[in-house]
Amino acid sequence: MRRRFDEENCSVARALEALGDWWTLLIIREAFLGARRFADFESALSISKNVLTKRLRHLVEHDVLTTVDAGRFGSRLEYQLTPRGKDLMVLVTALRQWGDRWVFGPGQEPVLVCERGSGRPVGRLRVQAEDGRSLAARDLELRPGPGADETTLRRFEALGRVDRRR
Amino acid sequence: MRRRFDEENCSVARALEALGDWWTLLIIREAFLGARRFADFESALSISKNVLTKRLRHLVEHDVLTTVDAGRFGSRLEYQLTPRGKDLMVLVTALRQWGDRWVFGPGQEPVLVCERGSGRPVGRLRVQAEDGRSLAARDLELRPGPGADETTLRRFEALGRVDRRR
DNA sequence: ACAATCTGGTCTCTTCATGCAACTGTATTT
DNA sequence: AAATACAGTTGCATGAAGAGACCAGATTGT
Repeated sequence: MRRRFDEENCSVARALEALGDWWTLLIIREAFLGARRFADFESALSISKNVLTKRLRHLVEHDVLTTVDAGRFGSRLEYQLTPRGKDLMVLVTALRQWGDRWVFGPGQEPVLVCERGSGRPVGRLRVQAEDGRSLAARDLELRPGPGADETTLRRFEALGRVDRRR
Repeated sequence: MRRRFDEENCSVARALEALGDWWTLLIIREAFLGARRFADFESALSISKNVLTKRLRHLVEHDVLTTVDAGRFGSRLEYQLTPRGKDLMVLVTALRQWGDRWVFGPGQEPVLVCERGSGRPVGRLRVQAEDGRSLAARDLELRPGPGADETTLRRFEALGRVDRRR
């Protein structure tokens, strides 16, 4: 059985758990592109129906999508992004920009994220300090937060000893 | 068989392909936390050895990690993030912040991404215009880029017609 | 009115990935 | 020299994923 991350005291793991699996982010990508109906997702992704059914249900359960009746009798559903789902735009953009940089390369981007008004591509996502300064990976460190549990704290302790070893 | 995205003309799909699967991002999370050896990852993730072996190999093949001989005869390996791997910090942070916001909630974060010097948590990742203005999801649109292929272009055309239907 | 088609699934079957546990061959430590 | 750590490999049982057929209700075309 696939390992579940339901109980882990880690936002990364829990976010992954909510998203479900690889397909899911592509479904969300399609939702951002404008897909709303079952058939939209199906044709865009060439995904089999049973898997799509399961994924959509998973996303609805995790409040990333909601269903809205589009036909008068409920046989036409529309799937829409919830606020929680829309907030994944940053994540999808991060993924897209990484692929742009390292797979396709500058000037070869298949799709650009643009500002609606001007049509100009958005800037590169950066990790910034509160005051707006950009921070590189080497300027960052991870620390236990207010919600850290025993296990997490012990992990950080162990890291302090990490350089003892050869 | 799991679907492969090797040939897709989409940075999101290709990035997902390079990463491999869910485990992989947790491996990368551990690498950012300081894990370097096989046993580090194994104990932190409680992952089975054969799967870990496969994932690490996948990441090395996709140039996210490299191996460095730590023992004199190559039996002690260290896995290190390549530049390409370090550039995933934004992605991991996006995922972590999403989980912080929607799973744990403010004040309950298990782990914080902080600036090394000040120890203060970094700001929230935002999609920004070139000039630095923050953009919300509704201010964004996707457009075909210079690397768009026929299929991608046709997808965007179809989107123009999307509102015709009921 | 009636057939054809669309929509959003469910069901079955096969294949593959996962997790577990045992085993292996070097290194290092004592 | 023996024990233990390291970084895997191998074999096996199980469950999940994917392909494709099938289906009921709604809608559309003629």
